[in-house]
Amino acid sequence: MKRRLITAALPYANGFIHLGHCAGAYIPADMYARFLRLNGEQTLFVCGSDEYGVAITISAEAEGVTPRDIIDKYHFANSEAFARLGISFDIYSRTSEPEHTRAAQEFFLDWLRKGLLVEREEGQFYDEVAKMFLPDRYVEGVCPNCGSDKARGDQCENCGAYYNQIELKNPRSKVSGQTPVIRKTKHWYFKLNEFQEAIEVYAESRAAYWKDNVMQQTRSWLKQGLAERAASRDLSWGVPVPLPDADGKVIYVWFEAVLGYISATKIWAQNQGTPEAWRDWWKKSDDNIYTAFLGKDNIVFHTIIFPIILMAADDYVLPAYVPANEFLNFEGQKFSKSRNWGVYARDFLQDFPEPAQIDALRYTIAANLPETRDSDFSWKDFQVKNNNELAAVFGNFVNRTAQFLHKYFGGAVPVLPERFAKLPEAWELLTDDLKREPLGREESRAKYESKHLRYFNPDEFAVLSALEFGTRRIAECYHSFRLREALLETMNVARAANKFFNDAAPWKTVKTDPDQCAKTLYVCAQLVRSLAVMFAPVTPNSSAEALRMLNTDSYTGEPDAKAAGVNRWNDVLHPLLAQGAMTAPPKILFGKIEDATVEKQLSKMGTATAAETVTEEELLGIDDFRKIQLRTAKVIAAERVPKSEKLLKLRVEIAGKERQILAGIAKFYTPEEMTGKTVVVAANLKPAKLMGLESQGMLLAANDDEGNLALVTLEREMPSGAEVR
RNA sequence: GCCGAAGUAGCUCAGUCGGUUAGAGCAACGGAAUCAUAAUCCGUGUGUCGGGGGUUCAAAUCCCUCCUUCGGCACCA
Repeated sequence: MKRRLITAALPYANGFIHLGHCAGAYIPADMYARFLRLNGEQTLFVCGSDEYGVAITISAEAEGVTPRDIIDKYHFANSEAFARLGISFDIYSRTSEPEHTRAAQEFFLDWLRKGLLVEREEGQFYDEVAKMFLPDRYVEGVCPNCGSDKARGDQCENCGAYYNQIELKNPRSKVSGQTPVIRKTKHWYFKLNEFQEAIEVYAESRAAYWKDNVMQQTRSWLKQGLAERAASRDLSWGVPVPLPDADGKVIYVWFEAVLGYISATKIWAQNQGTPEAWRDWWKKSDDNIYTAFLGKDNIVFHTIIFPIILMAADDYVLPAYVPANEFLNFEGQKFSKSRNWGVYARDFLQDFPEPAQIDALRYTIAANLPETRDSDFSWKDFQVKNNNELAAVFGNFVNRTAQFLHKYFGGAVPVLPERFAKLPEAWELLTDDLKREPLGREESRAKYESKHLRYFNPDEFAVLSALEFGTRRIAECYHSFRLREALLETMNVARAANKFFNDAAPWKTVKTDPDQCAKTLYVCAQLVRSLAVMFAPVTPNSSAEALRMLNTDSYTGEPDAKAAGVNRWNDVLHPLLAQGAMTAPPKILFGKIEDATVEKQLSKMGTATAAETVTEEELLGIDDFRKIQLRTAKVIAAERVPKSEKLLKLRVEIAGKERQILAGIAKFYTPEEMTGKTVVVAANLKPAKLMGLESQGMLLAANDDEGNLALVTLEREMPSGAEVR
C-alpha cells in the first residue's frame, strides 16, 4: 500500500499566521490530507514551527525578552489557531525540540564526512563589548560608495549599493554602539554546485507534474548555476554546529529548517511508541510518495535545496509533488503587517468561533485558492459564499431532507415498501455499470438508462449518475491538486441533489403515492450522507454534524490509524444508511452572515493604531523637540523632478534666504499650485541627496494609511521664516 | 523611470503549446414550485476576450506597439 507523506511549509515563529498562509499551504494541504485519509490511504501530515534565525533574536531584543519567549508565544498561538481551523496535522512540532537539534547535527556531520562541506575563513565585524559577531542588520556605518552615514550591513539605504560588510567605513555596532573590530571567522560552505546536474535531472523528470510557476522558478535558479553556500552562521540562536572548534556557530536556516519535517516525523514516531517508524515515510521506496505544500516564496527550497539535502543523505524520498500556491490578497490589496492590512487567523477565530463559521472560512478560501495567480479574499465574498452556496445549497439540502423525514417519517430513514424492496441491490448494479463509463461524456449514461428504469425513475437515475460521475471527477481533481475545481464539483453534486428533491416533489407524492415518497426520501437520506463525506475535506465540522444527525460514522478525515484501508470515499456511492434507522432532530448547518457583520469586519481593515507603536522610551523631552527648527517658508518656484514619480523640486524663501527642498508630494500637488504657498519646513536638517539633487530641509505634510497626503499650511498669513513650535 | 505579473460577462475567475457557435460560479431578469434558513429548480448572456497593427486559411491564444491596473525597486529629509 502506498504511503503518502504530506508536509506544509513550517511557519516562522516570529509572527501570527494570517489567512494568506492558510490559503498558500495549510488549507490545501489539509484538504488533500483529509481526502486521502477518507480514501483509506496511509497518510502522514507533518508540520511545525520554524524557530531559529536572526529575526527572532531581533524581535526578542526589541521586546526585551528572550528568544525562547518569542518562539513560545508564536508557536503556541499558531499551533492553537491551526487546531481550531481544523488543520489535521498528524504532528505539529517545533524546531527547538532536542530531537530536531540531534537530527540537524547528524545531517551536518554526515555532509562533513562525505566531503560536502568546505571550511573557509573570512573577516567579519566583531563586537568586543557584546562579545558577538555582527550580522548585517546589526552594523551601520558610512557607505563606501556614496558616503551616506546611514548605511548598514551589506547594503546602503541611500544609494542602494551592495558590498561586503567589512568595506563599511566607520562601522558601529547596533548592539553596543561601539566600533567593532574585524575578526577572522570560520564557516562551512555547502557544495550545492556538485548537485547541479542531479537536480536538473530530477526537476525535469517532474516537469509533467509540477506547475509552470514551480518549474520556471526552479529552472531559472538552475540556469544561474548552483554555487557554494555558507551552511553556518555566527549566531547564538540556532542549532549549534556539532564540532569541537565551533563555539558560537549555528547551522544556517537554509540547511536546518527544512529538516524540521524529518525531526517532526521522528517525534511523531516516538509518540506512537515506534521510534523507527519515521523511516517508513522518509526512506526511498516505490510506495512512498512525498508531497510538499507551500507558498510561492518557498519554491526553490523544496525543489532544489531540500532535494539536495535529501540526495546527499542517500535513500530519502524526494518531493514528488510541490503544489505551490501564489499569494492571497485582502480586499484587493496585498497583505501588509505594518498597515494592518489582512486578516489574522486568531482575529478571525475570535470573531467567528462557531465550527460552521470556521467551515465557511475554509470553504471561501478553498473556493478562491491562488492556484494559478494571486487571488483575493473579501468579506463580502465570505458572506456570499456562506449564504448563497454553503447555506443555500448544501445546508439547505440537508435541512429540507431532515425536516421532511421528521415531518412525515417519524425521523427515520424510510423503510422501502414492498414494490421497491430490491432498491439497494439495484443501486449497486447501477453504480457498477456507471463506473465503467468514461468521465465527461454525459451521453454515455443513456445506454444504461433504459436498463435501469425498471428500478429507478429518470430523476433517480439522473441524481445517482451525477453522484457517481461527480465522485470520480472530484477524486481526479484532488489527485491532480486542482482543489478549487474539486470544490466546485462537490457543490455541483449538492445542486443535483436539490434538483432531485425538486423534481421528485415528495411533498406531492406523500399524498398521491406514499410508496414513491418513501423511495425518494430513502434516496435523499443516503445523499445527505454522501454529501457530508464529500464535503468533509473542506467543511469537516459541518460534515461531522450532518453525519451525527444521521447517527452514523462521523469520521471526516482526521489522523486515525484505524482509518487506513477503509475507503469511505468509495462508500459515498452506496446506500449505507439502514432502513428504519433513526435520525436526530434537524439542526441548521450554516447560519446566515449578516451585512452588519461584514461591515464591521471591513471597518477593522487597515486601522493600525499608530499610537500603539509609540512606546514609552520613545517619548522625547522638550529639549529634544527644540532641536528641530520648524520655520515657515514661501514657495517661490516649483517644478517636477524628471524621472521621479513623487518628487517636486521646490525653491523656497525663509527669512530672505533661498534654499532648495525636494518633497515627495508630486502625486498630490502640481508645481503651479505649490508656487506662492506658505508651508512649514524643518530647517536644520542635514542636506540629503535625492535623485541626484540636494534637499536642504523637509516639508511637513500629513499622511494617512492609504498614502494620501496633505500639506501643513498656515491658518493666517505670516511672514516667511517665522518659527513654528 | 526600471523590473515583474496581469487585463476574458455586472462580480470572482477558467480557457491561452492557434482550429468547430468563448465557459463556470455568484449577481440580475423571467418562470415553476412551496418540503426547506424567501432557502430550491428551470430558462435568459449582441462579452469590441484592454486599444491598435502584424503573422496565418484560421488568434482570446503567436509577434510588435500603445493604454490601464497591481506588485517590487528607485523615490517619498
